[in-house]
Amino acid sequence: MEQLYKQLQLENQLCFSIYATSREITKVYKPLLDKLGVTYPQYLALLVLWEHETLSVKKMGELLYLDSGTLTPMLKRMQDQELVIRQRSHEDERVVFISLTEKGKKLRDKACHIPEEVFSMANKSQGELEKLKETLQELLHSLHTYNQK
Amino acid sequence: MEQLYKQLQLENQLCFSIYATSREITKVYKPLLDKLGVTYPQYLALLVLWEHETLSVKKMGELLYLDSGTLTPMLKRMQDQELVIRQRSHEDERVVFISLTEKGKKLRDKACHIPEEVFSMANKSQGELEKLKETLQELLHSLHTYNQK
DNA sequence: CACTATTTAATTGTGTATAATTAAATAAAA
DNA sequence: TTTTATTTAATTATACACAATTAAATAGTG
Repeated sequence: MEQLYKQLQLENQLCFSIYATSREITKVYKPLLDKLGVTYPQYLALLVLWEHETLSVKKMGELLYLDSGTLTPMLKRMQDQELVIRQRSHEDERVVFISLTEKGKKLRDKACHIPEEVFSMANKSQGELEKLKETLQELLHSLHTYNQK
Repeated sequence: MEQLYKQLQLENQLCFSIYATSREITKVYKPLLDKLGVTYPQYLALLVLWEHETLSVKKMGELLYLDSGTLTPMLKRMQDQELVIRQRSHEDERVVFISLTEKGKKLRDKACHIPEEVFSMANKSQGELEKLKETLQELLHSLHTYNQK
């Protein structure tokens, strides 16, 4: 039983370190993203839009691992800020396509230097962070596959 | 500019992989924690209470990297479920101590096997996950130190 | 002692997250 | 072709997160 209790110690919990690190990262981004007027999840939506130009809510959800309950209200707020346009597909009325406005496209150049600014706060080498990213992507894939079933 | 755009690709973002993995982990815990009737953040609060028996809201916030805006309502819900007791300190009326009820203490034995169940879904060796945890704890420390300033 | 600064929770307001349900549209099957 | 199943967003309800403010209590200073 002692051994089992030991695994319940916060210090020993990988899951907690991921959870806490994720939130600290959001805080690091905050002042940088305030300059663009967006939140961290909104910034992630912009990342995929800068890459794909136009995509459905479903596709965005698959890329960001978020569902419509999160995306719909968030994208409506972004539409209110004139960053994106939401329009239903003519071929399939169930589908809503999201695309960037000119204002949304322009933000890309202002966001360009954010990755390196965040990197500088990590106190880790490029290689170590690259390795960390790869390990996490593998873990993410395993967990997501499991959660789908 | 192309190089800078490349760093804005979702695929290249360590931060996103942490953010997405954190949420997938919460989903893995969900069915396990449903049996105990708690959420993942509530489970984290229980972890520190199982270790410390009694502690202030401030101390819990320091351990979990959460502030009173999150903890106060969450701990009130846990009190409604009769998992914890909230009582103001007599020495310093600003301080609220949180302690476990008998029901809260008993949950520990039901939670004992959760860590290994979650571990089994990761498809990674014990050593690799241990290394990952250490790297993340270092990163967490760097980011938290930065965010405090 | 009076005054100021600090500490600690609670509150408020905004923005995610997610499960569960609903509703509309399309596709597939009998 | 009617029925049934599936797909896709939106909606609803609950629970975090966190910045900013408030309020109460304590500690520190002259």
